[in-house]
Amino acid sequence: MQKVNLKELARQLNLSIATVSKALRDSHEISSKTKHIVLEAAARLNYTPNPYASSLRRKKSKTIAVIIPEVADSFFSLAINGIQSVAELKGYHVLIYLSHEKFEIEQSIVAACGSGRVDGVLISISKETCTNDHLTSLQSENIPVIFFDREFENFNTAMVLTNDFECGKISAEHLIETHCKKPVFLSASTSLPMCTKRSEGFLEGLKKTAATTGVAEPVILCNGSDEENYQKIIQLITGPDVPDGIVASVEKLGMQIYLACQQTGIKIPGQIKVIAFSTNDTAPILNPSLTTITQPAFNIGKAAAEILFKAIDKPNYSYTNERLVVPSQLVKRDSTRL
Amino acid sequence: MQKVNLKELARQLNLSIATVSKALRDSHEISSKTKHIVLEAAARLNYTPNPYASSLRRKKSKTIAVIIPEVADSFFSLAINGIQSVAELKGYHVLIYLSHEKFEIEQSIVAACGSGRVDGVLISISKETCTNDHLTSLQSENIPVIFFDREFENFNTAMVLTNDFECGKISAEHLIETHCKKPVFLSASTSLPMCTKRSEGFLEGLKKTAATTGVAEPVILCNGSDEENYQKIIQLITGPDVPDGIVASVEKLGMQIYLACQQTGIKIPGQIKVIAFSTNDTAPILNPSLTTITQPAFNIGKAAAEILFKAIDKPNYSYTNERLVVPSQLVKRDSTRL
DNA sequence: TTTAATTACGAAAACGATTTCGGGATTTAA
DNA sequence: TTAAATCCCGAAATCGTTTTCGTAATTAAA
Repeated sequence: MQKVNLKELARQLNLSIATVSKALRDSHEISSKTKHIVLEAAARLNYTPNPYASSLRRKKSKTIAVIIPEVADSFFSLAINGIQSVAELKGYHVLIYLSHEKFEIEQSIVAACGSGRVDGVLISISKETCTNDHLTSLQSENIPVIFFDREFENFNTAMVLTNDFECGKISAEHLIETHCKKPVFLSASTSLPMCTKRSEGFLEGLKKTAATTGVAEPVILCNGSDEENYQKIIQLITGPDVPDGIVASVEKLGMQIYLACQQTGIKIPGQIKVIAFSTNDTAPILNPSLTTITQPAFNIGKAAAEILFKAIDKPNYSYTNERLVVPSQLVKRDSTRL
Repeated sequence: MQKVNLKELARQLNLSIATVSKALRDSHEISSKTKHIVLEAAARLNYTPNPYASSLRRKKSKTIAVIIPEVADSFFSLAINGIQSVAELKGYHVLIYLSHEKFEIEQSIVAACGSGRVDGVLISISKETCTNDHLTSLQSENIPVIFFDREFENFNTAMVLTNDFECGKISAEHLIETHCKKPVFLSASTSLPMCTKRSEGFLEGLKKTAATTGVAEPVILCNGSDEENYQKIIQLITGPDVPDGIVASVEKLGMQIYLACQQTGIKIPGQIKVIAFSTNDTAPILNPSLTTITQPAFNIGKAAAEILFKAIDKPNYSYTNERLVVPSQLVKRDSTRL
């Protein structure tokens, strides 16, 4: 079977290309009798319009881009599901790009999104991102750019986040509740607002009580490779100033804390209590079950996509001021049991 | 900043569109002096070619589609990473589609891949898929279709799988080794060769020993909703014919076994030993750590993509006979400890 | 010096769809 | 019966690139 296009379809029907095209788009200019004939033939010959010819002419790609640092994290898997669920409804196609936390890669991805490849972009910026020129240039092409989970400060556009600061605070308070005297926070980055807000919230939570006799430096940066972070954690929990409570700002650090404690024989929650920002559904069956700050990953993705499509559908709609905060939940489990 | 296209670029340079286009593609027809001038102007004016105009003319989309049942599973997350890693190198774009295990959705996705939208397709078929007409029609358009992880039998194309039968057998043997007398296998589907091969391998493994005094029906079908499967597992482990070893054919069933045992107070591995086909990196820190058959998800995705690009790059290359089996590994942990 | 080959560029025809515009045929209003 | 409105349809321009082909100018060969 070779390609059957409009021309071929028109030839077989003894109609003009214009008529066939209009019939397929259900134009009022075409009689319903002709429409029926055309639709029947199109189905019979298995006609599928060439999407790129259509995109070229209509200046609509029916495609959005999702740019994320990695897909390995369960947060982004769920977020993709949420995004897909609304893209499906809209009949849109979804391009996935991974920046691998590299700014240069992110830049070239964003550049490739221009010139009509996509009608809109959902992005969770990389750790390295320190300027927004690439995003500005997209917006000046009238391609809406929306942040989810990780925003870039000082760039004015819509974003869907979770209540990071508050959750950081809650995590500190929960550790104090469970009698921790020396809680620490493992931050994955000093540049991502998502992370800094969590750690600032954590510090705020500590401040509130008089229990801050704690360790010298309650916020510890773990932004190296997996191996480096793991070693850092090992040193932390075997060092002179051992914390009795740890908050992992991202899922992976939580796993590494568990591995490190397993490796060194340190007991959770007996010697150290652990909380992790995580959406991993194995949390309840970990050893011990893990207390988490669970982000609404699916809903964050879904909400971001919904705003994006509002912006796409009505170009004069001023979407850039939308700020949506979908709250996370503290789920207490055995890793912070008294 | 408005769209700058070839015409505008040519106008500003006092050159023809043809010359500019050829200069940008480094054609030998253009003097190096002119090339320099053109490249400089293109960079300065931030020219990005319209990808769809280019695709239309060249009949190459520089895009592939990845069709999977869900992205929630950690297997597919890793596989996507593997696929992306080679797509990146090739300068290709990746469209992700989810079939949600529904045949109808899969059909419409595959249809949308035709007519030049993508240059090739990587697919892990849905549980419901029982015919291959949609795939055949893609192939007849000369769009290569390659299976990864889940193939459709009787459809002749390249595929990258793992050694499912053998791993099923290994799982049975390992349970027997650990003195299980009544091992069972939880199958997620009766239609997916991936699943049936695992369960057949399991039965084969049981046959080999004289220890098959086991339960009446060693293969139990869990192809309902999450909730239904969970109830089925609860019934199984609290029923009259309690197994002393369970193999979960997919990751999610493994989690549900853990949850069910936690719920009912049944001890792993004391009362029941558990093995799961899983790539979840929390396996070592579960309660107890989980013995897994770990699939090389990243490499399966990567290998499938590599074959796909071979097929795309040389259209006369007969890719359909490629069969690659990347073996999984049994990783023994506490859930099958004696 | 004449002829042939090479170089460097432009005009124009694709690619496959959409859309504007115009006009013949038919129906309704005057 | 004539004029106006309505209904259907087709010709052709267009979207932005790529590519074939033709040709003037330059260089090499005879």
